[in-house]
Amino acid sequence: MDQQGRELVFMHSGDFLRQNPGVSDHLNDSSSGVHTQPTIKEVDFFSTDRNGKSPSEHQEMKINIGSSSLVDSSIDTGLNLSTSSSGISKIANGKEPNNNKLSVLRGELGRVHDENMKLRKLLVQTTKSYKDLQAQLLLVAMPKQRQGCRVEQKGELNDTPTPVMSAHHLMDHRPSDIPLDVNEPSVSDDKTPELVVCPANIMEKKSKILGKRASIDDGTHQTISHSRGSPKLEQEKPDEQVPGVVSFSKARVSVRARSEAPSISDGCQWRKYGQKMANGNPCPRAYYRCAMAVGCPVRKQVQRCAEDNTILITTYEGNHNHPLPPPATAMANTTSAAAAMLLSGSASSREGISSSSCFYPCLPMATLSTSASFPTITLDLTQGPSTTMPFLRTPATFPDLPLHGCPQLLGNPMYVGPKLPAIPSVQLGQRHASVVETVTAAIASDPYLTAAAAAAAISTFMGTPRIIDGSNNLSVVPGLPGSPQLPQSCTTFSTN
DNA sequence: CGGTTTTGACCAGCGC
DNA sequence: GCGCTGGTCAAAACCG
Repeated sequence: MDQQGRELVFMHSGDFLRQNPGVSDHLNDSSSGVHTQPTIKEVDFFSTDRNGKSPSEHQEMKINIGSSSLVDSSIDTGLNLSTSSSGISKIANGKEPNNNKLSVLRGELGRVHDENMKLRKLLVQTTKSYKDLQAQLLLVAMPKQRQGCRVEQKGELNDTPTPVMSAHHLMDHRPSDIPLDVNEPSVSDDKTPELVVCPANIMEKKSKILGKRASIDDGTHQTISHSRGSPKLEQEKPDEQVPGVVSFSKARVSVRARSEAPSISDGCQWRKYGQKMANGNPCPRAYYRCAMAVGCPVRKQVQRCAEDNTILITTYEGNHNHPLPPPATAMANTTSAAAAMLLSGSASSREGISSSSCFYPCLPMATLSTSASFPTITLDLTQGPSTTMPFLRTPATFPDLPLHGCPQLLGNPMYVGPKLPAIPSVQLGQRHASVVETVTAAIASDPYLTAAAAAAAISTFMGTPRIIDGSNNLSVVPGLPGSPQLPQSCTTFSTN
């Protein structure tokens, strides 16, 4: 408002200066009135009333106009600045030209500043609109199903899960003592937080609380319990954490995916270090650790579901202490957020959450299981996209497809692995694949979807009020995959 | 030959 | 205390 006023005044004055080159001539012509005319000229710059202003009034106007402080008209800036109003510069015998220049520059500064502000607002507006559209697209694609689960969730969580919610608010449902590192844009935009995971001490603090708390066993999930670990590992993990990276050693993210392939791959390299026959499961459980960096503590367990051998259950644990390829980064961010919120945000609410499946009505894959000694969030991708994610429907899906091979599923070109070339779409079309892998790939390839999945996963066990965004916005802005903003924490999604 | 996988042994926590 | 189970280690085997 004030700036606008200044701008208007300036424009007026500028136009005056530019479009009235004869002013100075006029001033020069009136040689006898040199001392008064310049003062009047200032009035002309900043007031529509160009007549009858006293010098004191002029000074007061300068106070109002000045962007920062009083500017004494007697100050000689010492700058031999020239302006577009060449006529004014011709007045060489006094302080008034400097005043004029100063005023002009000041006005110009104000105008530029105002333009800058306008552009910023425009940029923010545009960004927000883009995100809103993206969120709406996601929400439109989400199923309107799982009413039963919704009812069940109502009862269990004692609040009303809302399919349309602000993930930002969701993310804010954390204990107040836990800072969530949100990279705010320079211009405040409360709808565009980035999913940046909170510091490590939080996780450790929360995991201590939650570690022994989770004791309910529903017996319905194949989430792998982590009742204990190698003492050696437990000791070395803190040292292996990248500073500022959340320690998710107590949190696990399990992915259930229907796949005929022995495992799934995401560009992360894994080395098998063990295999065991799990109790009650004819299929052995394989143990992998991340081989992308020496000493990386991330591990994963792969096991087929005992009830359905086509379901592959992959459980991830630990934090990467090295950069990840973009495909791995996407899911790492997702699972990091999920694990972070699992550990950090649910302390006050998880008592009210049953250990059994409680699906988020929009995204079907989020399940919390407290059957393990440590909280495990399961992303169930076995539902298939045909009903849950109709927009992911593709004519052909691709088995054994590395996740970075299908960025085109959502038209997202971001995830093209540095090592593995993108698979030509024709070639892809010739391959058959499970629906799950398509969904999996889509999730991993779309940073927004990963964030949404994380949000869904988080919301599954966040027994906090959902805040409905009237604009149907799922206001989550994930960290850009591949961007270095996140020391990769926790998990990666792998489909080898 | 170096890296990976396999596989039996070992360790630790938990339940009875 | 003992057995069970999950998880890890490490040597041997395997592979490119």
